[in-house]
Amino acid sequence: MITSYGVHMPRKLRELNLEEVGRSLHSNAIHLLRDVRTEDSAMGIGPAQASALSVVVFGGPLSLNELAEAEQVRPPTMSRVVEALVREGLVRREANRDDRRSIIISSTDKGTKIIHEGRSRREKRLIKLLSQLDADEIRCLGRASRILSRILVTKHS
Amino acid sequence: MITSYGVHMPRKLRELNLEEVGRSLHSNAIHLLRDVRTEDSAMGIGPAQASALSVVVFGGPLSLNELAEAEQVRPPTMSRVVEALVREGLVRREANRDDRRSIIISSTDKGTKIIHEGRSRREKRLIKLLSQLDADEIRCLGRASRILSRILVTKHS
DNA sequence: TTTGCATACTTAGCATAGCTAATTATTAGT
DNA sequence: ACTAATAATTAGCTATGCTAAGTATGCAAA
Repeated sequence: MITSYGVHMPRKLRELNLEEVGRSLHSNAIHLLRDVRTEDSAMGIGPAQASALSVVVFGGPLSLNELAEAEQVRPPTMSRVVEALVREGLVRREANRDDRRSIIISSTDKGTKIIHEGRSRREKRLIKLLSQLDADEIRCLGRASRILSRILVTKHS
Repeated sequence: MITSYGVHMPRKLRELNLEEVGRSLHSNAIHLLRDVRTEDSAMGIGPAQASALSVVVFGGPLSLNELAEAEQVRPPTMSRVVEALVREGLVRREANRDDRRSIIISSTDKGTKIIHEGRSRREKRLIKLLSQLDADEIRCLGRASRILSRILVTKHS
């Protein structure tokens, strides 16, 4: 269905299309991630660890509470995830000299490498899909991406 | 960064932009779902159950193996998820008369209602974000969505 | 200063959700 | 009628989510 968004279009039709675009974007986001996620097994760590490590790598050193908030999980959950990452040598957990209740979590070289390689595998898979498209379609996706970036508040990567 | 995709552009620059668009789409998909997922607690079921139930609702009655494959999990995992959904009265598990090893999983009215309401809450949240945009930007997202739908193989919803 | 409350993290214990291996029931092939 | 293949389940492990409670530190008011 192709519909014009001219300024004289009744409000109701505009809203119907907002809904259609929202539904479609939502569905596409689900399918896109479902597809690229198939590459993640090569990282050798679970999804929660991979996602948390990604925040540490791209969001710089941060405290446990900050990391838990970024990942939308409770501190005890993140405490255990970080413990596993430390055990595997993927992050460092150091004392914060300004506030000794707090910890500073930073990525090791090994952790950074794993995340960059994992991210690269996901993106390669996506790029392979995109390479079927012509230049105009890529340009459209590029502009759409910039629009989405503007309205999606991003706390990392 | 705004770049032309003219037919005479060197191959290397084209590829650089494919990468940039891929990276950006990937990041936006992550942030979009991270945002809308905050509505899911209102459904009162866990993420695996919600996702599986969604496939049953939108993908029609299907067998356990089909459901497991659609959700990218192993049959034993899905067997337990379905058991929970049956216990909560959200799906039915019936014998397949043509092959009595197999089962037919279908949604109950209650399950269908929960999923439609949950989907609606997610989409309302997304539409609220989109409503900041002007008509041209919405049109761009609409076209981008249709392009993505074409290249993302969808097994449900 | 010290008393007491707030904050940051961890520990303990529970539920859900992922896996492999092994079991049961049924179907299909020789 | 055997035997192999297929569909689902059961058993048991790990990972990841939660709340409640514990420990250590910081901060503020008496």
